[in-house]
Amino acid sequence: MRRRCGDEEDAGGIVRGATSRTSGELSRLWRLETHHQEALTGTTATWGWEIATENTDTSAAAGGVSMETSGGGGSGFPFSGSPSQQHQHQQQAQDLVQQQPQVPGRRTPLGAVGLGGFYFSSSPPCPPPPNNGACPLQTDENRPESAGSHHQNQHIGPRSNQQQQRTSGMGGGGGGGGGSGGGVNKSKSRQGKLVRLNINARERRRMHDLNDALDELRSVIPYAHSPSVRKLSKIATLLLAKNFILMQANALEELRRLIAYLQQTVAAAGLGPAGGYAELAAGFPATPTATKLQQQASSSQRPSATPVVAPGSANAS
DNA sequence: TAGGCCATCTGGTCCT
DNA sequence: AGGACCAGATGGCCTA
Repeated sequence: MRRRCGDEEDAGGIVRGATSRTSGELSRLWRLETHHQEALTGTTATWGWEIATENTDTSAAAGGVSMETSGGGGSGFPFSGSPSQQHQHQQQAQDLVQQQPQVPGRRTPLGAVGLGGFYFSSSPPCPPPPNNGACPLQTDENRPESAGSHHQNQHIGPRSNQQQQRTSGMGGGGGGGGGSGGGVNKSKSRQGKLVRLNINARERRRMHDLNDALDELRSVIPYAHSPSVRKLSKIATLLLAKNFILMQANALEELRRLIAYLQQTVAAAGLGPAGGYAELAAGFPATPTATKLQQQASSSQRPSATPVVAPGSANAS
């Protein structure tokens, strides 16, 4: 729950969960970076919160997932933590990976930059303001005056004074040098102020969109989404997402190797025509991903022998 | 109280 | 010229 319309209160505050993170979280995350490099260069991909394997309290365990895929003779996902934690983490990861991301509407048409996206189509995030809209969404660029009033309401206390000083000081170097001019200069400075407010509103909205994207990313990252678990920080979200991608890539590669191995085995035994990826995959335990792939293959009406693999995996056979 | 994280403002730079 | 993007500065909130 992030403030959108109610920014007037607690302008700099953030929403936090109940549990806390250790002060050395970033250092652990950077150690995860080392794991990532190993995953890139070697056959082992490690991802997740290292906190989960270091701490034993429930909050820390729930705060993350740590798993690794074995590229060699690995079966499944061996874990580095204790057996109970391993099971718990594995279950959490599998459950959370299977969750479908709830993608809310975005205020910015990201399609303009080739990323897709759409506007809110139903209820707007802020009710229409009666007179001078206090909501930045309604006022940002279109009504800078309203944004100005919002700005003044938003910053109460020493910060507003400080920012006023900063603004005036910068104005001295810029257009405010001759502040004692006539009405023309006054209107000019006023217009410049409105322009600055517009810029501020745009920047604020841009950062909100960025945070929305981070929230969406958090929603698809398999970590414990629980009210008792503090929200992932931005850097943690990015690092965890990178870990997750690496893990998925390794798992996919492992699956391809397994399919190739089974294909060779079947061909060598003369049990049937080789090359039937889908037929081989039919013997695999039904996973959501496999089911989805099979559904896609069947819906596209391709021959059953068509390999159901990701693009760019022509060397799998 | 220090440190971490965050929101916001701001000026600069680049692009269309 | 206007907008997007970026980084620095600043202050608030929270936790250890």
